[in-house]
Amino acid sequence: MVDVASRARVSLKTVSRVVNREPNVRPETAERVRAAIKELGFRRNDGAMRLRSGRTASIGLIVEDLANPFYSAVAAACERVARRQDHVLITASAEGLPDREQAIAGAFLARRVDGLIIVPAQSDHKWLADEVARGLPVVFVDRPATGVESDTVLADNEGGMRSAVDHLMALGHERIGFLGDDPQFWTAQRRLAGFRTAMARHDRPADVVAMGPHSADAIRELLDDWTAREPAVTALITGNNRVTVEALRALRGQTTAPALVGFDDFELADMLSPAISVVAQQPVELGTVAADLLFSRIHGEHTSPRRVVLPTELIVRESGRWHR
Amino acid sequence: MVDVASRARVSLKTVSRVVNREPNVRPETAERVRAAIKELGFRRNDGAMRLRSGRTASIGLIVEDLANPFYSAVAAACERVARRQDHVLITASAEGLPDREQAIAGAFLARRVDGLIIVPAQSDHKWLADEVARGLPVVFVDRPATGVESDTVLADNEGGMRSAVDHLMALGHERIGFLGDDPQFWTAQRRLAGFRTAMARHDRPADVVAMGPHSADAIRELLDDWTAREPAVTALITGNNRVTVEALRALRGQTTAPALVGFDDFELADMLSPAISVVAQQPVELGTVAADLLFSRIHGEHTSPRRVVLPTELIVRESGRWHR
DNA sequence: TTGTAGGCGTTATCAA
DNA sequence: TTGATAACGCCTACAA
Repeated sequence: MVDVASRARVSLKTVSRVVNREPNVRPETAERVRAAIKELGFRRNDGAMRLRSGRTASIGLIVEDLANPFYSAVAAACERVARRQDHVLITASAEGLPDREQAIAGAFLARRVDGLIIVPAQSDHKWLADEVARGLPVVFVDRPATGVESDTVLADNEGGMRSAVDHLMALGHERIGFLGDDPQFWTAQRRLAGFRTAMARHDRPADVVAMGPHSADAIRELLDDWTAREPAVTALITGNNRVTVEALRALRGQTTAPALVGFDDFELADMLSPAISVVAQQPVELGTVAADLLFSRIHGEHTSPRRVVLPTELIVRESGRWHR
Repeated sequence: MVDVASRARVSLKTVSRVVNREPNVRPETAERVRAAIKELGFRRNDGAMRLRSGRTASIGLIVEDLANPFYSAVAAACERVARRQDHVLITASAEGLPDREQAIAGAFLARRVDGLIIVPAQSDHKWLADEVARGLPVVFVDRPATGVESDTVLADNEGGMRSAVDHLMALGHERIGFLGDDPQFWTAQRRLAGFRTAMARHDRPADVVAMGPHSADAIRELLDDWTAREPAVTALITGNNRVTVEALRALRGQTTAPALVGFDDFELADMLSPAISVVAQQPVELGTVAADLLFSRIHGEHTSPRRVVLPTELIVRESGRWHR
């Protein structure tokens, strides 16, 4: 900027005025400055500007894996909101490792991001408590964090499970098996709980349950067992995407197979035979709501921490009535 | 940092020394400083540090749509490399809009990112030429940009097409139709060219071609026509993911359907009936190579611009031999 | 309308 | 071993 100033034979401040479109600059002076800017290819250094103002116009997002469709939808939604707020989004994958998550958060905080959106790894987050107490806006997505109180945006896992169970019951399935993911995941726990509650509402025992991780082979064995029981399991609910796909692989080419409802929608679910009915989460809404919430905090709103639960949507395709 | 300094009763510089693990600090002094840091919850302001050093330890990535599995795989790969290089990744979706791409690039440059990875929208990129000439490291991915000379990482579209054609020919298909995407996309053009070349190598005319955008209905009509010709089209190559899925929808429930090879792999392609054979691109490699290239530039390597072409991989499943 | 001085939080330089 | 001072590039406050 000094270079521009000397080239245009004006002071630093005048250049600053022109760059920021401030009033009180004579047109011909402004023109001279603009010419100098162009000739020198000058571009204001946002970092320096922000050093003064204290705000960086950036927010950080930490997910498990950016390449996962669910998280990338969340990320894209966050970025969209950030862009509309003239902020920039910094992202990283923690890969489920608490240490890495903390390291990434540290790096983001050192850069003075204006806020953080986190899909928290399974672990205590008290290391964030100080920052939150000092006023750092943080929003947790998809699962809550322990050790800190802060805004949290979740999907309605219980409600989703209920819709799945209700759907299968309505189709006449009396005994439903639940294939959940590793209970170390908060969502896996909630969905299992949701399954149990929903079954209880139908006065049915939730006694056919297996929590992951699962391989296709293991699932096949399980299903052989479950479908041979008396009364037989005629329908299956899978606790997430990964499990659904594994189950699909297990079922492939089998002569007998239960009806199926999967938790979490996935691309081409409608193109499989049978088309898979699912409880759809809304990753875009999750990301959008989380980012909106974050920005409301960034803009100074400080009511007590909120917990937003977004509805899921049962998408009925064919696999609910499928049973051979 | 001043606060820490006064609390530890040392000078600013001494705190800086401790923070940066510089030598020549008496252990007990360092200890006092560390205590003060802890008590005050001090954390170095990277922005200020970077203002001095001039480098921001950040790179920018601009893709069409972060939520698209292909780009999110690229993004995740870039982030991984960036993290290993102690850099941070800033991302945004340009949504195919040249204006937006330019605006985003501008914002990133104002933040003084150390380099840029861009999936260029269809348009001239001469607006980047000055920055590149001034030494800004830029890598284009997936498609080249016109108007600037800079490193570019591409998939082998022609080679991929050839493998698809060869495969179908080997299975006895004599007449192959090509369903490409909108030729405004560079990749759509290259793949069409690849198709033509490959067909020519088999002394077959590449005379059954339709470029998109396509709806499922339109595809159905096309196929009715193509399969009714003499000799009939018995196999179909789709030019990308989107087209493949649209074609699949079009084919759904039809009594007659051609064999199919799709360009670009997609999740669950192996779970469809028939399992879809594809020419797989390698988004993770694309991202990794691009980021590696970028960092080699950031680290000062300046040979002339490189063009890296990554191989594709034909994944044979069932749909090549499928034909009814 | 234009310019000067001071400071944002850090590090480099050089002196003590 | 420690510290004072001047940058880095910008903006705010105030003065001319």
